[in-house]
Amino acid sequence: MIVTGELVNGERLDEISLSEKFGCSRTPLREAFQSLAASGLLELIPHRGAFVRHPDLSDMIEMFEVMAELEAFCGRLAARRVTQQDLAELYRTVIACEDAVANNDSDRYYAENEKFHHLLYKASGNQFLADQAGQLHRRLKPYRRLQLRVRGRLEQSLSEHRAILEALENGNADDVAVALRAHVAVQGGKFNDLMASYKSFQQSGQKFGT
Amino acid sequence: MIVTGELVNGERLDEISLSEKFGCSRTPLREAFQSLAASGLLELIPHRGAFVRHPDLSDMIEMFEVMAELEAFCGRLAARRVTQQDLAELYRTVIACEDAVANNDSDRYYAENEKFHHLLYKASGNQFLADQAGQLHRRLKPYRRLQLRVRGRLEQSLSEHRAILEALENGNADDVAVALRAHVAVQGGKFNDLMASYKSFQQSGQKFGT
DNA sequence: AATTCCAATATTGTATACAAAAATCTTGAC
DNA sequence: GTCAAGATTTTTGTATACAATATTGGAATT
Repeated sequence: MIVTGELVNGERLDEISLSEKFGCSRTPLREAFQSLAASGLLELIPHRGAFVRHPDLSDMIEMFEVMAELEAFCGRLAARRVTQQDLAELYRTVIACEDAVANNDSDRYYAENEKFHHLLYKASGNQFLADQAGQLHRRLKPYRRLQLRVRGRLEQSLSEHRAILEALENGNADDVAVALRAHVAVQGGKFNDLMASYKSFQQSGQKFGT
Repeated sequence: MIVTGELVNGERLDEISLSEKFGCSRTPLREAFQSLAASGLLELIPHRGAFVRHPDLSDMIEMFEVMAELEAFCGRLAARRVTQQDLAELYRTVIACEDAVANNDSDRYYAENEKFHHLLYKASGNQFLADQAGQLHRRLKPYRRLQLRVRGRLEQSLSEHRAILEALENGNADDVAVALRAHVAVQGGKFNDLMASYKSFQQSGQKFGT
């Protein structure tokens, strides 16, 4: 089920008008609301309705803080548990990223970057952790997306991927964790990038998909 | 909304008989199913129904692995961000725990232990992290509960709390993290405790509350 | 006797109708 | 003119009826 729309923070979603818009009844809409509320995009207030809840800047910083730690932990576990096949697949995404950078194809880079991270989650050998990391990753998607548009970020990100992969191959858990934390964390100049992407996201219409 | 019942793994929940049991229609039941599925207690298969999904032993080990890391991270952040008031409240729970141990009151210990951990989550200064940690904590509740019944575990747990609090007071992030990881992680003898509590949980009827 | 196809049945998914709660508007008093 | 209380309207929450899909049982064929 998919909900698409231009939504501003705090807006109430009217069940009736939305059901007309989507050509369905209120029942499946309410189920979709619950699903979206569970992933934090909506807030359901009893007898009041469903309200759009954009994370504010401080929420986002908090989420990135946790994301960095989750990925670092994935990396630390993966350093011990990664298989040859995982390494090979990770290597392929790095190659593909190089290609994307060479062609300045940020969409393609984005897709391969996503693959890289999901492979890493899986390589942790902890399915629950991989699920949690994947969920949070998905939730931060729209913000990270815009960050990659920042000039020079593609190259930097790529070289960080290389470093992560190298540390993984060496089986050095601490190196992997440090590299991943730095790769994901919002710090230094990246804070301004995040803030810019946040504002741009706030202004523009946006799409939520489930 | 509350769901209580004796449920075995893999069982399909029949909407009609449950709606009769609770004296409501299928609509609110289905909403409850979604909520339970979101927190991982049920699995909803389209056109098939809602199935009880107990974590198996390996799921649980995975969850405890993540729990340990989340708490360690809470602790690391708290070492920097904890307030005097947080410290005072943490201290109070430790005193209360001492009292509970002295009276061999495992129920009371359990309650104060819970308070200790939630205070720690809050002390991280990261609300998102605190929520995530709290959710996972709640999900692991029934298993941890039985672990505390193991002879000598109360005293050990208490002394670990003391060490954690001391490291927090000293502001030593690494010490806090190490102590918490050890406190939460399933390792060594605790693995057997977990396995025993798991089996006992599997056998007995159990209650899920939301 | 086993297997496959089709029909019957049961169960989930959706629409609509009704009930309850909240929000709004009107009317009256100060 | 402003505020408050009550009535009206709007909107969420729930029940029920209907549609669509999956499962099960039986019959026919190989």
